[in-house]
Amino acid sequence: MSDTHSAPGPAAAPFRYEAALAADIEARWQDFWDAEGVYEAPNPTGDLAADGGAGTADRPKKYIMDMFPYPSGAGLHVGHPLGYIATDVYARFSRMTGHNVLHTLGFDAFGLPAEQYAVQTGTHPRTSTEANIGNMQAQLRRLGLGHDKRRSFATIDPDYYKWTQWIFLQIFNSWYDEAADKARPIATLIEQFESGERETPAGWRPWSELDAAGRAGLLGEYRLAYASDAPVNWCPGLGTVLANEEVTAEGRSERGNFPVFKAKLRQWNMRITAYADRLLNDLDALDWPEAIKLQQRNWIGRSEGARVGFPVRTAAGAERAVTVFTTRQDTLFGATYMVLAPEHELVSGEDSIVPAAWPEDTHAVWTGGHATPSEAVAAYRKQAASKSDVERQADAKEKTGVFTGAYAVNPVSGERVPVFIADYVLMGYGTGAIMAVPAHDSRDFAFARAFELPMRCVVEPSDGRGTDPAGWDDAFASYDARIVNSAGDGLSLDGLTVTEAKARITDWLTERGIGEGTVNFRLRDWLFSRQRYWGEPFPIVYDEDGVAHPLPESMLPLELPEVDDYSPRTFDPDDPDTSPETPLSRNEEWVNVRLDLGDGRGPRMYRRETNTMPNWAGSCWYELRYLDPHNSEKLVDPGIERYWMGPREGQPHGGVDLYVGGAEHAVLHLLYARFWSKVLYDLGHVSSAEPFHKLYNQGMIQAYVYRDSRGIAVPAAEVEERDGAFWYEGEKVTRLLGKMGKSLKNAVTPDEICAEYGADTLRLYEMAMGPLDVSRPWDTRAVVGQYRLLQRLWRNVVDENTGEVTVTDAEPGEAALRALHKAIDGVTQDMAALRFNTAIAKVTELNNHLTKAGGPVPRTVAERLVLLVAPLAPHIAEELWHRLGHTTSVVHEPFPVADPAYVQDETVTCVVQVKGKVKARLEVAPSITEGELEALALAQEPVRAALGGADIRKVIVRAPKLVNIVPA
RNA sequence: GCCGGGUUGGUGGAAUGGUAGACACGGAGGCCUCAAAAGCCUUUGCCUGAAAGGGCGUGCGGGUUCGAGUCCCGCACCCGGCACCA
Repeated sequence: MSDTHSAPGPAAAPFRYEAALAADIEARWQDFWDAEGVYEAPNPTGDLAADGGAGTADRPKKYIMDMFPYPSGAGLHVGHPLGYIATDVYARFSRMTGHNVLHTLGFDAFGLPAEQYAVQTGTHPRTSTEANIGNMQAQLRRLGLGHDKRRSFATIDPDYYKWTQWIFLQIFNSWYDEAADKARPIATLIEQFESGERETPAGWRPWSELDAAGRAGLLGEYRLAYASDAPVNWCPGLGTVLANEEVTAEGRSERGNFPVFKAKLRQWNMRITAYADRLLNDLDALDWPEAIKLQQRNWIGRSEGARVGFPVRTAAGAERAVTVFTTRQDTLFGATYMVLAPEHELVSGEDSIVPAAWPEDTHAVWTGGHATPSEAVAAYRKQAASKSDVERQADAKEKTGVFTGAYAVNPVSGERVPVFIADYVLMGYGTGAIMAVPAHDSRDFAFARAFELPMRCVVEPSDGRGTDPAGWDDAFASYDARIVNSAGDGLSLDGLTVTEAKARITDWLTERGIGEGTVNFRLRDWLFSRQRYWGEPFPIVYDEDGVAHPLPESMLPLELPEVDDYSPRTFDPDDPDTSPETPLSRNEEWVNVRLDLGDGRGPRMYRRETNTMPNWAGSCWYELRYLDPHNSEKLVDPGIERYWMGPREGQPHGGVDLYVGGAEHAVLHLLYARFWSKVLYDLGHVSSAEPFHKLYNQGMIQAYVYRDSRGIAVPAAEVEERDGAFWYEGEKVTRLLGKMGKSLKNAVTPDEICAEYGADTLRLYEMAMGPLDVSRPWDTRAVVGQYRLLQRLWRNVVDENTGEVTVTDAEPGEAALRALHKAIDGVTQDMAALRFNTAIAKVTELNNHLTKAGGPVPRTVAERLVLLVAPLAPHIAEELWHRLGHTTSVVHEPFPVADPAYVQDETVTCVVQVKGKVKARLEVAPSITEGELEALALAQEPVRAALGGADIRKVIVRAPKLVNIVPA
């Protein structure tokens, strides 16, 4: 980049605010702030408390937090620190308005990218991760972020993950007590079984008859962390399972683009479903963007409906019921067939309903061309299992399935209904079985058309299409209609509205024990284990019977062992019949261990769990550890937690006062963290049932991507604009708005902007670009606008040639005072509402006013202007503050307070409209009366001209700003 | 398909139902300078006009209102999320 504006020359002013001076100022004050510890927030007690708890009792607290970064090797671009700058501005503003502000930043450092990077470069993940953290800290330090460095940590620190493991054990050792509607220690459940207060559930022998392994198995059904065989995304090419979010829409791994298969593997899960209702309900009291709340609500997916049993006989002749979940129990009379998920238990094993031969007159289309039902079912199940999710989705339009050969009985109409299996019914939702009502569900409609199944209209269409589904193009699924054709067996729903019918039939089913009203959730339990090296080891060992035992707290942290090779073992990418080999399992000495768990069993041999936790684990509770980061006895001291996070007026569940981060974590991190928070709350470890009271999503900084004729991105910095077109090396290129990043060759780093203009300019520009929550394109050319603002600010206080302070001790004039107090008033409101873009506009207006006025700026105005700027551009503010003669930091200086007497202008502009069109403008006193104003307005020449002598029908006067005259 | 959010000058954006375009970038012109840079000043929604002025204007079509970028109804397009969830 050119540096013409900083070119040295004889005329250059030595005290001009340019990059070199900005760099000097910024480095100097950053060192000063560090040395003085100005950002250190006192705790009420403990090692981070000030003398006698000073600073905590005498002022309100504010906990301001960022979603912490993942230290990638690529370094930061200017988009990354947007949120960090915003929270920093708000934190600084809050300090100046008298708050004890907790603001710090840690690092989320476990996870696949670090491991992959380490594999590629051949270095240990810890080495590369720590180097990345160092680089990122250096980049961030340049921005002047006011973090309490004593509270920072990385999730890979054993002192930190000791407590991640501890929380896992808390969750493992808990169960959800429906009666108390909260999690309780598993010991309370064992007591209930032992005392006989609680009986073992159906299918289990009594507690007293169970052996140790049996009891462990039973408790596993209750624990909030439990192992189970679940289908997972297995990627042989990477040698590891992947989270859903690590698999592309094409069913391939995001890294390496390898195929991903479903495989059943024994995995750890978290029973987040136990909290579905509370996770849903507690959203109401949170100050979060509606869009995010909605995403969580949809993700949790609560639906009210009913479970209904359809009698069926197994092939062996036993009586069973196919239980379905439906939200449309009102259409039960219209259920003309049933569908089970291909994996449903009633189509395999001893309880199978699949008969030996097709019933007489079975429709040819139903059999799929197979000679027997079991052949057809087996073939379909195999085909469904081999399909990836993506294929299943792609085929969604085409309904496939096959008849099981079995019939069930519709419990209200008494009719025999054929039972199918089809992959449009998912095993993981509801009961994995549906009653199909083709006339009133478009999926059932499509299936019924394909398989020539009967349809019965039981809700009279309100759109005039008639009651014969034969002529319909699609199902009638509207709720705004009445029930028809629904009578029999002492029950009639005819004439009722959908809502009335739902209630009526639910009662009827309940009375007869056929069904019951129920609530179903879409939310699934959280798969919590990964076959990777770079994650928290599970504090679990297995005995010779394969029973899992928790490590005692005294054995934490269980540190990651060294292994010969921490990379996953990879396989033929296209071979699904492989299984992962966990890196930790390669260290036999670590895996096979003799321990005394202190449970009275004495020292014996155990095998360690060799899975690791997912990268979400560390970020599930970090807001708690910032509070009390060095506590070796507890994850957080209860008093300290209550001080910073406890419930209070308007925040019934407690939590962080402001949490800023990207919207991409809407249903992952933010849901997981809420879940852990509630478990810890239930178990009495914290007073806050929610981690984040107020959430704010910052927008993305976008950048133009330039592509040549082959579609390849070209370096954006070298593209020229000519005649409305874009050129790179003489070739015409196309421009599109996209993400910023190395691969698109359009990354701009904070380092280069800081080098060119200084950190204060960068901070100001990022805050001035637009509202914080909106995405917008980066424009390096426009940065200079904020640079000029700081230069004018500087010149309003300091002589560029001598470095002398130029302010005058003379009293400011009326105009200066009004400009000042209007700015103070506006900036204060904007800052409090995170509207930093308009706050900067108001600062600019004041500064421009002072520039334009000429002459020395009155000291009282200059000082308050500096204070207004301090949260946004802290370095230049600190420098000017000291040059103005102060010896203490601007960081804790009180924010200026507006004097209402000067906030209003001396005169206001009143517009005079005729029929809503502006015809004249008047300068009037704010106190003018309506009568005076009306008379004045009517006397205006342009107004009289516009009226042209017409009669006046009405005059609307809104003194002192507006008069609107409506002619007859 | 369903659910959210959006659409304002050449650009980023600003506007408790009451002056549309604050503030900034970019453009044009000027001052200063031997010259340039920087800085400062003026100007900059569109059309029309020498000017004064006039007309038009917040994605499109309606509506409510004395008055609509803002509220209501319908539509188009863009962005994001979910997606056979019974």
